[in-house]
Amino acid sequence: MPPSPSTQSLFLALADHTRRQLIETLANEGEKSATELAAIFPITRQGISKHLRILLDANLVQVRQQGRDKLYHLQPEQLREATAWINNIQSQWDRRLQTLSTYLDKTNKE
Amino acid sequence: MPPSPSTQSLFLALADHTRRQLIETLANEGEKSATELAAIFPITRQGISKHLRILLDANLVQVRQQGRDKLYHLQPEQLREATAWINNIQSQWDRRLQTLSTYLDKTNKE
DNA sequence: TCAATGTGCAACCAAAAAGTTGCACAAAGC
DNA sequence: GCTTTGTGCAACTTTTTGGTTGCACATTGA
Repeated sequence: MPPSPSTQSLFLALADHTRRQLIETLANEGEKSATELAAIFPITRQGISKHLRILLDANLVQVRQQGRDKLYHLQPEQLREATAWINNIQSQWDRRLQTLSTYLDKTNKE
Repeated sequence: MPPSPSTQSLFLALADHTRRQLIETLANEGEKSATELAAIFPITRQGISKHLRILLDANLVQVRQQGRDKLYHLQPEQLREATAWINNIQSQWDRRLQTLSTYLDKTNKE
């Protein structure tokens, strides 16, 4: 399997607690600017902006220009990439258990 | 919502490409020791051990003592925590869209 | 016009992460 | 017994990350 840059940037984006909180906030409250978010969170606007950049790179948020400020909103479709990876792991695991159990059945019978 | 250390350690564990590959390998091939894994991966055994420690902390793998060596195997249940978080985000998002559309309907009628 | 306000960019800092080497120790196998 | 092999721990290096401050620039509104 190729290293899949989108999977990498996605899981990397989800790895930080502040970014997950940003995602939760945007999921609940819709569009917000970096300055608005900075008022809610205990870090500076520039810190928020850095996180938003990472979320943008992971295609987890989109941005819209509104006059002089930029409004960020969630784009949750990309989260399916994470669940797809997890589901893939789980199916591989299940398949392996299945193979193992049929092997044990076979050797028990012989 | 509390910061939930398990969620943090889980997403942190999934954020690294090498660790995701370790998970894939264990899902496919079952039990492996750190030395066996180091033979497959381009890093040293100690590097592998560090990653396995992180996966243990996240409850994504378990370890079993077999004579002098330790065999690591996947424990995929914890992955549900990640999908649960994602599903929660998506339902919040859907609920918000729902609220928004009923609001728009209402204001259109008035 | 000009003061507020929102933004981006760059430099910087401290802490964490990924990986290494080196060493000590335990268990197998000859 | 002794050599081999697998392990853990500690120290170290380099890179990345999360966050800051400072500054320049654009847009808004009185």
